[in-house]
Amino acid sequence: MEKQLRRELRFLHSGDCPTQDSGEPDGALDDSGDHVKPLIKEMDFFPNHNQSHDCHQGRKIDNNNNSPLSSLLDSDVNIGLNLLSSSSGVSRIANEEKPKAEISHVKIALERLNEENRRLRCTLGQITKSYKELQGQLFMAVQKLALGNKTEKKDAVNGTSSPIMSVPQFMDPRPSAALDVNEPSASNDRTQDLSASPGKNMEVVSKEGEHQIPGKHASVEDGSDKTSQSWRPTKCLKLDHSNKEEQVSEVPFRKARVSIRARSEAPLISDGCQWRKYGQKLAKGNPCPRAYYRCTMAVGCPVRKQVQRCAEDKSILITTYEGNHNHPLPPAATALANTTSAAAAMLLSGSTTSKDGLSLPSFGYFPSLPYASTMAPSAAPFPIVTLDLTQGPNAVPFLWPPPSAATFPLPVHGYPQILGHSMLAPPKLSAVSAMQLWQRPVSMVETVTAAIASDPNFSRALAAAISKIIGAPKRNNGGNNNSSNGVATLPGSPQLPQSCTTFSAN
DNA sequence: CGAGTTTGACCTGCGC
DNA sequence: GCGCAGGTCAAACTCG
Ligand SMILES: [Zn+2]
Repeated sequence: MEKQLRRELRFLHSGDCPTQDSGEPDGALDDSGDHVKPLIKEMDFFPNHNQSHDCHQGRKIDNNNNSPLSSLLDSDVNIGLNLLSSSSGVSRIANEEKPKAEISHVKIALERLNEENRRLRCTLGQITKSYKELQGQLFMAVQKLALGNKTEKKDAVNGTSSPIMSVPQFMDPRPSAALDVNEPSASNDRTQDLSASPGKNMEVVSKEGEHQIPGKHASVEDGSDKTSQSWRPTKCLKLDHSNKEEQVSEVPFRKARVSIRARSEAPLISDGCQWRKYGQKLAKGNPCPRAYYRCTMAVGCPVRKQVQRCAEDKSILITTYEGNHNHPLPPAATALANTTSAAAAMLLSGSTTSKDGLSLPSFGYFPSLPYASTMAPSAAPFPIVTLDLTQGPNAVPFLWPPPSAATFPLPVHGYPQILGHSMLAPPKLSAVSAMQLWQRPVSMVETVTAAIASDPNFSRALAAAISKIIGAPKRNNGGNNNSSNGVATLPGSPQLPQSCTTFSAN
């Protein structure tokens, strides 16, 4: 609890200036410095953590070398170091040759410089912080626009068609509070759709969240988020047999998942959330057990994830997320969630549901994505969007995902420069264009479709965004490997690249 | 002592 | 109806 609070605080101040004084026992939280544990227990989706620390030590950060901010930081730090070293030399000389008054003079000047250094860092941190806040607001506004536009269009085209699955519904990176703000159009739309069917639906029409059937889990989410409800134990689902049609249309919505495949020796990926393991199972056809986690960042958060190693390549970690958080997410987690949501949007934005299950026009919509395939309801009752981060730009993707999932082959290290500051000088399809695509309030469906169809590099841009998050395996900071302590090592220095992720992916 | 993990039991859906 | 597999529960256990 206390630890969590500390993480949270640290996270919240991630944009602030790192405490300059080296006396702070920060090593407890980020021991990335001296002792690197041989065993990586958790893969870090947010390599930025190290940046702050590296900044502390004046080390260069390759990814950010081109960034004005980071270069500022770097020079900042370096200046400090130079001053320190030179000043010490000066003082040594002064000890021998100059009067002590001059020494104190130099020291005062040095202190002044340090003070200024500190102040600049603070300023930079604050700027970054507000920048990120603005970014978040922009993102929400954009998504709201896109959502509204999409539902509107679908309404016009389909009339009384079954509910459209939207990304924020099936995996929303935002807290449900934020979702509520943006949701009305979607939920209203949904309600209208359902209301259009015969009156027997009235009972279940009211709201999707009101599938809170009294049962084992009902109490957990009572009073908490309702719109964020995205997964429901099948037992609860089963209780509602009053309307089969409705149930069918609900299934894909509830069960939609986003799966991330990434190479990692670590048993966990750090995605900014805290997870508690609640089960482990040996899945058939895979010698590696599958672990089940649920989000513990807030009481009753319905988000779960499954972690499993790939049977073919055990260095590949498959993390499958399911559900919506009902609490504020750290930007770190939001970045990942946003990115996955973006991929999900690509797949799902054109999807419709039928009584046979979900049918995804993937082939038609994603001609350039050989791994986007039609959902086979018999194979999996829910759509799975797979972000494959294991493949290099030229790698031949192996036949991993079953034909029931859509895969976006994403290179992890394809564009390390994007990791840094893709928005400034991106190669090929830039994150900027990706961002513009997402920002365009026209039709997200068409935008995304067009982008993918016309430029296969779109997925690379997405990959770049994610790879920014994934980055290098995290240095484990001690025992606690159960909860993802990515937050604990969040950067104390600006996180522009991370913010870019959020931006470009949505 | 509390929080998190482990692990066997249990529940449910689905195919035969 | 039966068996299998995925998913979840919860008591026991571990750890800090
Ligand atoms: Zn959560």
